Amino acid sequence: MVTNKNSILRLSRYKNALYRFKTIGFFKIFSDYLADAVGVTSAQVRKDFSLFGISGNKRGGYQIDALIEKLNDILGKNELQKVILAGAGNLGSALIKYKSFEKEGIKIVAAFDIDPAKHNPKLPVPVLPLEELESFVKSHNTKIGIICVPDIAAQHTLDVMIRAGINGVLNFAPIQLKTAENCIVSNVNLETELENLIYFVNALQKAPNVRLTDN
Amino acid sequence: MVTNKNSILRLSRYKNALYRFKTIGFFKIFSDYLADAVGVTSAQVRKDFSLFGISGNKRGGYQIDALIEKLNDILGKNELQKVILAGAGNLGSALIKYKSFEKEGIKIVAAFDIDPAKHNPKLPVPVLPLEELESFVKSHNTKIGIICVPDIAAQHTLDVMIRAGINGVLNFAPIQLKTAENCIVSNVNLETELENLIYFVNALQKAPNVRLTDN
DNA sequence: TAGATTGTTAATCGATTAACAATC
DNA sequence: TAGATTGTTAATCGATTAACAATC
Repeated sequence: MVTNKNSILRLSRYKNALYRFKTIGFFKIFSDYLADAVGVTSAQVRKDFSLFGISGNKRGGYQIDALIEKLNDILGKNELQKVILAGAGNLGSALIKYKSFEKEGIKIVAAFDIDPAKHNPKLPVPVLPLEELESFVKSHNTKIGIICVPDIAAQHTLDVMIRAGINGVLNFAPIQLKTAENCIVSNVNLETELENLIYFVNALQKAPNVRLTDN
Repeated sequence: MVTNKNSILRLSRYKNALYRFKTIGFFKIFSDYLADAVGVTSAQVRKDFSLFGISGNKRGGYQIDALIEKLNDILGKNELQKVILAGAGNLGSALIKYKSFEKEGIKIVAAFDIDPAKHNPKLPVPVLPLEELESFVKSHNTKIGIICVPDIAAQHTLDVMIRAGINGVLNFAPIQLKTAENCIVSNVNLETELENLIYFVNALQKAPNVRLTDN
């Protein structure tokens, strides 16, 4: 199987764009239009599709419904994805309440924190002691975790998750974590994203001929 | 000037790692160690540095303090960065309260929303009507904006920001926005990140020999 | 049929890495 | 000095794009 992180990211974007096309009444779509909507070339779209064995009609483009179905299947969106979260601080709490996850079939089923003041098992998404993470994950058979704890606690939190049997982690702490064979760590860092943006804005103003490649 | 998005992202990571090395008492560092801390090769570190004219000592490695100073300078972190935000929903509100920005010299100075119920000019970070965005940006001379509005409102919000003179936008809406010459849009999409992670976890379990390239 | 679009191959482009001369 | 590390060049690797034959 081909594993190119970028191509999977693009599949998600295609899917989102297709829903929008559907909303405005389209049934079929050409690689050209989809490419435009997502900001890539049409060759890229066709290449991505062929990578995953998705095919269209030589002259009629792609059926939107069938395409969405296929993409959702590839992306594992045809079943509800249960996720746990560690670190019920500012960002963590926001993610718990974040509506768009639900819409995408992703549900945060429990949060964990070391601070007893934050514990509350009665909330819709219960906030529990970190010590209970392992037993929760085992009894609820969850595979995905989100880390929203401070820098310094991130590695320990990951270790706890790995021991519990988590196989994929979205890490918001700005630190490179050491993971295990059977656990993938994906990093999101908002400060870094902003830093990055600021750099390019400054660069653009100093040298207006500078061009960017990706988003 | 060289503009490789990845290399700038790595500069941020190097900087973060260097602060940690400093905390534990290091004064000098070799490209090797730094590479390990960030999860890249030492050649990558040296290459990145040489791209930005950063040099070390042929046998003594790099002075941490001088290196941090240089990186901060490149990343524009030696002055406070003022940022505005549109969309004071769940995620927007969390970002407003997000402590790590402040720590990184990034300050959200005002938020804008179309919902009058959310308006409150007296908060530490005032929430104002979207119509006031333009005059605010002009009088406060801000260049960076964050978009946390729903999908459907994102393009209009960007247009308002561009008209106001914003040059860089961090967009959380899962949609490809059409921007102008003088405004860079950088996308962060949490649903997509999770989708992606879920895909790779599933792929890993189906075919345990699958390997990932980047984080 | 003629025209347009897919699917795929080959060419291009860019980023990462290996390797090593320079040198502290 | 001998040994180790930088800085840079050239080689490699991988991803994107151009181009076009197949075909609806």
